[in-house]
Amino acid sequence: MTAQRKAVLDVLHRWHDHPTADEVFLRVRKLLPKVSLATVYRNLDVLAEQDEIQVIEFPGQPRRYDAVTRPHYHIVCVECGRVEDIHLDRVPDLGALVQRTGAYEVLATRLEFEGRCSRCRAR
Amino acid sequence: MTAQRKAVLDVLHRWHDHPTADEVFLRVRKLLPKVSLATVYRNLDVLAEQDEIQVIEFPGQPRRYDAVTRPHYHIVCVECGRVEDIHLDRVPDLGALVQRTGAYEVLATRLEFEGRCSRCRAR
DNA sequence: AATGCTACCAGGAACTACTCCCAATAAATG
DNA sequence: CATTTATTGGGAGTAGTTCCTGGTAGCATT
Repeated sequence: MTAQRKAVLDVLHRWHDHPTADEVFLRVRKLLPKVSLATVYRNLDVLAEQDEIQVIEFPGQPRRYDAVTRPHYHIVCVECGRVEDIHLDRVPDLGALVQRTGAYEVLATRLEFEGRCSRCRAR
Repeated sequence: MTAQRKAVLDVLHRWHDHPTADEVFLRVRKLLPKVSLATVYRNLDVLAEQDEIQVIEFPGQPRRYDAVTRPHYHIVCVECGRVEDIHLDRVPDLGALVQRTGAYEVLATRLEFEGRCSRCRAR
């Protein structure tokens, strides 16, 4: 656990606004001004591999990162791009359903939402 | 409806293997050898806007296109990248559930699957 | 038929979000 | 303390897509 890796993790523990790699980079650079973007990307990959952080991928948007690893869902605002958490209980196991219907071994189910956040709706 | 736009649509009506823009381009070029990639992209956008085709977006992968617009789901093979259709009945309206829990106006629900196709599993 | 208008075109440059490479440095191990 | 191993910063490269420029096609109005 190098200073760089720790700084990346700290940033994600401190802020829960689902920053992009670039945003993490800008925040880490305040602590370690010489850090490189490649290092941030590398450490985000390593931390995700170790399940210390979660990767949030919305198509056509930069990846976002989240230090909260317990399962929950995300919604992205189509206007401002903000990503927020959604907590849902008792979501049926749709992956199992798919597994039964076909020839696929189902490895993951991706469930995400798009909408307009209250702030953008107010405008 | 120019010849180029018609050719793009024809390609998607003829093949249902969820081609990428690049694959559409290669197929259109057999009919219209001078067509440009930008034109294919533009017409895919226009056709999607008009709901004549559907866009399939898996994060980190090129977009794929589908002339079948009635709602169905997709699964991508993590090994070969092939995208296949999944037909599911009676999927609960998770978007409505989310709408009730929070401040968001839910505009779309994205439900996709990842797995290993039978062909890759056989190897 | 000439003019203006709009939509569309090809080709290439530009852009974004990564990803890869490499020499230099730091950490871990014996 | 020496050496192996992991990690670093910086810069170049990449894939997929978008943007820009100048030009053309089709159509309505004169």
